[in-house]
Amino acid sequence: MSEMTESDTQPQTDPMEQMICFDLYAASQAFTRAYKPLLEPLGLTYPQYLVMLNLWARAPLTVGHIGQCVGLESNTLTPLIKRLQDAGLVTRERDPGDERRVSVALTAKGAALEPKAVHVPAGILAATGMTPKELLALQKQLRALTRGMQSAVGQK
Amino acid sequence: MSEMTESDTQPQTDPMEQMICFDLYAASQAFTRAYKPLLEPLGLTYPQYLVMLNLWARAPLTVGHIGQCVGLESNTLTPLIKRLQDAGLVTRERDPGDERRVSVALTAKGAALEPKAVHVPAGILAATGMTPKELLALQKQLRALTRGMQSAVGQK
DNA sequence: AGCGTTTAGATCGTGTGCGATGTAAATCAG
DNA sequence: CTGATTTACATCGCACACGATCTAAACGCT
Repeated sequence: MSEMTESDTQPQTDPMEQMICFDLYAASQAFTRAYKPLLEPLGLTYPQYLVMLNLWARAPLTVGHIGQCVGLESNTLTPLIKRLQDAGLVTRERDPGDERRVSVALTAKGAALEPKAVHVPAGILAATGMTPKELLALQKQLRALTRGMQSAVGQK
Repeated sequence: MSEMTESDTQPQTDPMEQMICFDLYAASQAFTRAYKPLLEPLGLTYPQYLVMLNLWARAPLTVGHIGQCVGLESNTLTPLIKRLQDAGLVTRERDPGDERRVSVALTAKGAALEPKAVHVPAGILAATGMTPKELLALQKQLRALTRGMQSAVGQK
């Protein structure tokens, strides 16, 4: 929360920080668009794909656990998971041991989707046009950035 | 996303490319959250702030020109700009020279908001917890990534 | 046991993103 | 000049994000 000194009260039109946030915004949108043609044949959106990835790896999971994995809360996840349920990919049921929890499991159809999704990562990697080494470096910086911002805002 | 744990004998479940897209997604969300407390006193959301930045710099602008600047199209911009209009910050009127175009201009209230927004960039810079040099490096990589992905996907 | 608190999800409202489509003005072809 | 096409926005529908609020179950404390 420390203020920068007055030294950077300069031209209002292009402060570089505003550019980086925009670059991030643009890169994130570009990724979403890159995923779309790969995920469309599977009938999944990108956030749905993230949820399915976690279910394929470790189903069944509670809504809260999925939320921790993908960084979303029940207000976003509940309708998303219901759409996956409507698509016949998952089941939702109260945990008998703790009735507050909802356990999300894969249906046969949901599990059968996994092999069709294995080529997605390679497709994305190719779309980036970057080497794994470059991506790894970028990833490190993004994580540092995210961590920094989370601690700067009262995160959760 | 989870760490790779002992039960993950399948390298297929955590390819690093899938992590980077998520890191980007998370960083973008973290940015949006960091902007929120700074923009809330101004009554602006982050996309609205992007639009206002461009108007402060070069108003009046057509909807299409704003769209080029922020990477959005009329289907997103029209309602957004109408909300700015409802808030009394901008005016919208057909260009007399070309009736297809809508010219967006600042009201006195909209222009008066600019000085109240000058501290936002510094606040964000501080929130990142990174040096300008690090951010510049990150920015370069993000732009390369975005360019690469745009050419990979048939962009526009 | 009784009761306040915490926890896990669900619901609601607002605001983006974006594909698909519609409409009217401007431009182009013949 | 007229019909076809293109351009600039607008509209619609769906799917996130997310703050605020609600409900019910589980927990904690006396």
